[in-house]
Amino acid sequence: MRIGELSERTATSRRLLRYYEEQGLINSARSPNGYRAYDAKLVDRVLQIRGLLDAGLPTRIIRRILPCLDKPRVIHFPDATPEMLATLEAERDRMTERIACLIRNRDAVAAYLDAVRETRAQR
Amino acid sequence: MRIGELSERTATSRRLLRYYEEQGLINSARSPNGYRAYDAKLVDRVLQIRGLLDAGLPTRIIRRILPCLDKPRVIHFPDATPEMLATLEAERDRMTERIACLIRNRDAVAAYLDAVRETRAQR
DNA sequence: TCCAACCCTCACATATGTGTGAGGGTCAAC
DNA sequence: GTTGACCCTCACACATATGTGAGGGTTGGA
Repeated sequence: MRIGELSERTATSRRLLRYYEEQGLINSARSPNGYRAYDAKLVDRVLQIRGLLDAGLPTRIIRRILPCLDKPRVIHFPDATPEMLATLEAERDRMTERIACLIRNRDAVAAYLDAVRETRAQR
Repeated sequence: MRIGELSERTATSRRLLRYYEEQGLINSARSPNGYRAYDAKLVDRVLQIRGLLDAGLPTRIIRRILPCLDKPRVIHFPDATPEMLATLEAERDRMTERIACLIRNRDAVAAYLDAVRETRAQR
């Protein structure tokens, strides 16, 4: 798959796909003519990246956690340093905090909307 | 409370507190000498703002949802336009998506860490 | 053969959240 | 009355994720 197709299938600009590659989030083979060639698996990977970026994680962090997300499960860092593991644990905890924050606020927005509808229904 | 105290109590730079005010996320009274005077409630509000920013919401959106988060619950937009309600619903749904994405990835990271620990325990 | 639709690299531009510092008031304690 | 710790308003700087476009190759079909 070339960049145009991956771009369409992920609703991501070509520019960004090249940027993600530059940031080490995805990689591509090159055809003899220099065109990038992508594996079909990259579609999911790119969507995952976009989701994480949208959730506020910077590429630096995403790069670190992506190797944990592969299926089938493979241990990529059998000899990961304690620092690496600590980083991942910290990131996991930060994600948990984000989740809690988002749930709290999403529920409040939802409750607000419900209350507004309630008010209107009574009139 | 002046800006220095709010800054300390929220671990947020003075610069950012002024920025949030400029963006319409918080407001302050002014002492006769021109110093900003903050209500104690602003501590929670600022922490909420930081959490949402960290979760990837831009100030433009945060500004819209903050009025929904007040306690005790008050309907601020009893005559909110349908557009406003649609915006809030869309934001609520985007937050739900973010939550799902974060949970998925957090769980994958957690599972990975567990697997690494498992591997090490066996040696 | 030529055109359209791809692809490449490179570079400059923009928005957003932040940092930093200059230049200058206020005020309480010494 | 001076000093130090606050506060103010600019304004410029920076990182990150993104857009845009120039200048130029590749390729397949009319």
